[in-house]
Amino acid sequence: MKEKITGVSIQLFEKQGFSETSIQDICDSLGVTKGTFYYYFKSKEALLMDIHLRYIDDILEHQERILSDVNVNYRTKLFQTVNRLLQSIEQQGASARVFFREMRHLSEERLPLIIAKRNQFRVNIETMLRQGVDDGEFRGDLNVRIAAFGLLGMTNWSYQWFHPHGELSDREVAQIFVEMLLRGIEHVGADQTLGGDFR
Amino acid sequence: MKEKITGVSIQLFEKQGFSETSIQDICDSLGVTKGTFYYYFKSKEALLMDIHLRYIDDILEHQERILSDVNVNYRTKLFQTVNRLLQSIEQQGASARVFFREMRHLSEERLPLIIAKRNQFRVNIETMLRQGVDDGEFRGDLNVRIAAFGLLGMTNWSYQWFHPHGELSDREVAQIFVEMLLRGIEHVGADQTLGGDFR
Amino acid sequence: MKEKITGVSIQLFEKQGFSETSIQDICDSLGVTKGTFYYYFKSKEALLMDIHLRYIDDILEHQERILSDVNVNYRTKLFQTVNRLLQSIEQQGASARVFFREMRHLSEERLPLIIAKRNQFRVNIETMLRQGVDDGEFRGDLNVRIAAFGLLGMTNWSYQWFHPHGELSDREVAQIFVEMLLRGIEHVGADQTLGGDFR
Amino acid sequence: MKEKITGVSIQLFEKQGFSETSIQDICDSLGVTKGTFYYYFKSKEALLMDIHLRYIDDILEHQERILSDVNVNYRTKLFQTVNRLLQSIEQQGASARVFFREMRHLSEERLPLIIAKRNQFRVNIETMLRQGVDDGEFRGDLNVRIAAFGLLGMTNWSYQWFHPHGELSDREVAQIFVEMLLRGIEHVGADQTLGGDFR
DNA sequence: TATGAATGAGTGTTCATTCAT
DNA sequence: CATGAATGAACACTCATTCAT
Repeated sequence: MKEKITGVSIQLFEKQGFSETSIQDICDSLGVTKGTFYYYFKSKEALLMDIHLRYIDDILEHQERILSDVNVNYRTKLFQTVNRLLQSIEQQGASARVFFREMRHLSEERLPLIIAKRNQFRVNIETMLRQGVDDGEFRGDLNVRIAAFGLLGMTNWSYQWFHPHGELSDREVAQIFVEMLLRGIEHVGADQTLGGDFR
Repeated sequence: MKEKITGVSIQLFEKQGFSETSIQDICDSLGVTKGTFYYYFKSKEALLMDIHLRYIDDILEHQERILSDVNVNYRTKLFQTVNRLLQSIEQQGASARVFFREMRHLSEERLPLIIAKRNQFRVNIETMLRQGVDDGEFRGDLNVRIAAFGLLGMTNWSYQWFHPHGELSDREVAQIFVEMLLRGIEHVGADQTLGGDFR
Repeated sequence: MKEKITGVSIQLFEKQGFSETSIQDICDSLGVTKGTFYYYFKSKEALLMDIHLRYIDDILEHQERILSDVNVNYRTKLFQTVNRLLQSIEQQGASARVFFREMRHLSEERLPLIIAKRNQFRVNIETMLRQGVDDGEFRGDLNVRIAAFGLLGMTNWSYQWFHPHGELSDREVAQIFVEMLLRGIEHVGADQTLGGDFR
Repeated sequence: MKEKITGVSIQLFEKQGFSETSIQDICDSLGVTKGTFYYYFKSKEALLMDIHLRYIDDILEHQERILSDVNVNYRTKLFQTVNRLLQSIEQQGASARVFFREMRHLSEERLPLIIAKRNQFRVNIETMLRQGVDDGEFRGDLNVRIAAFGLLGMTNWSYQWFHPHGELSDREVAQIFVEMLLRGIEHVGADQTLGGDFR
């Protein structure tokens, strides 16, 4: 039941927005009464927190897996990271949109935890970029902080325009994005042709 | 008075969100009564539309000016475009954030106009990129559509983290972004060192 | 101007009701501002009072003329009264409907005057009936009070269904009504066939 | 509770009018909060519709019973119909007045149903008159449509002046009205003395 | 587990009216 | 004569939340 509530809530929050979705809407969608809702969730905001945690924990977990894989180089890690984000937008688009749009409705007690995890995600990317620089895969003068922001911007923004069943797949968009990024952040003099390794 | 209402509304909408800001909040901030608000605006949403139009019309106008300037090359236009967007986030950050976050609260009658103008902005960037490709400044195999989305993502996303009085100025961030972008989209074989022309 | 305000107000009050018509509606219809309205009328209710007075004074005046005409018998007076009422519904239908429906919105200070005039109208009918009884035209056992109410009911109610351009004219409906009434209230033994005198 | 809300609403709507009665008035009368009201009724107008349906369904049901009774003649049916209407004004005067006065506040979606039922009531009376004509109880040249309107006007209008505890009872008024009507619509030559059957 | 009745504070909006200009 | 800015009280309605059952 808790799963079902979370599921329809994500759909409704995405379609109508958090503030515009009432507990009644959620209950109507499930054919239960409001008492039931409050049996499973302490408040509307607690439900929102749940949704946020699910999403960020999931992508953080994937990210850690990518970063700790010693068998791939940093260019590949970069691709995998971007690809994973786009994939999550394709596969759990509603969750992603709720995550990006409704964070602000979390209370002051709960928000910091989400922000911390979100920062963790960004810091992990910075770390990846810095290690890539140290390994000679990325340009030595790279401002990794700004570069990380740029990468996240390109990728996260796609939830505003990317349609799962559009002209290009998530993988194709990821490849184009990474090509754009790499030609700039790759160390000059390194092999400029994109290797086929992560295609 | 209309200006004053718009002004405080932007501040409040940014801080608390559109749905979370009541007409009463706005009126209290100004020391007027709700009747006064409704003398100047037909509805809360009409006010939001006003804010949106002001913002998008302003940046569209700047963009047109940049694009139609025949004295600068496309790399420079690119820099100017990115710089202008970041500048607008620095100088009218609240408006920008309201624009990006609250668009969804526009009614179905009003939303299409804003979306059309927003698309116009993106299409203008695509056009600029395409002409840069034709002129040999940008890579011939550039997917201008995706590139435009990427550029907009990098830039627009900055409203989430960019602080006007932070470590780097808008101009510096713009330079870093454009460098990142250019090394990828510049025609291979062209002068890879960034010209000083737009510094 | 005062005439124009009264005119459009009658139309609007009839179409939308008094409570549902705002001063703004009235002003919009005339292309003037609310200040103008309050220059000519002390309040919305004062306007309503004006409309009521115009209507009731007009029909009272006609009634007095009918009743004081010594050249016609009481059956004819009866017909003329009914006919006049139906005529007023045909010709000033909007005023009539406003009169019947919106009286309740008059204030406690103003209402008694209208009620007094309205009662006067009914009492005049009672008087006419009583004199007709005394003259032997109407049945001796007639309850003139109830009969007057019945007559007024039949006639006034027609504002709910009578359409000026319908199958029957006001005159034809009046004839049918008076025939219905007369066959009952005429003195038994009097000539039962309707005389052509008031056709 | 729904009954209680309906009950006090009828009283308030009658005394002050629909538009002039606020939900707060209703709630104050019952010592409950507005939330409670909206738990039972979707809107103020839905409550009004409820009141209308109760009233018209009740009198329609009584009418059908009168019309389908094969043991009484049409003159008696006529008396019973008029008597029942006056009775309903005596016993449920408030409902009756709300019904006649506030119908206009029903929405365009709901109004047609009430109008249809109201027309049904009138058509039933026309049918009764027509059958009475065919049976030779009423005059052959009777315009049943106009006669029905006249009958309804006489009777319905009484809600404007009839007071339950006045000089005459509903039954007495009904007898006077029916006598007035019958002497006109009875077939000439039929027994002119009113039978005692419905006295 | 789940219901359904009730709360109470809050929302956007309307509107008759006033008044300085 | 007429305007236009401003008021302030009221209104219908919503909604997250509680709680006895």
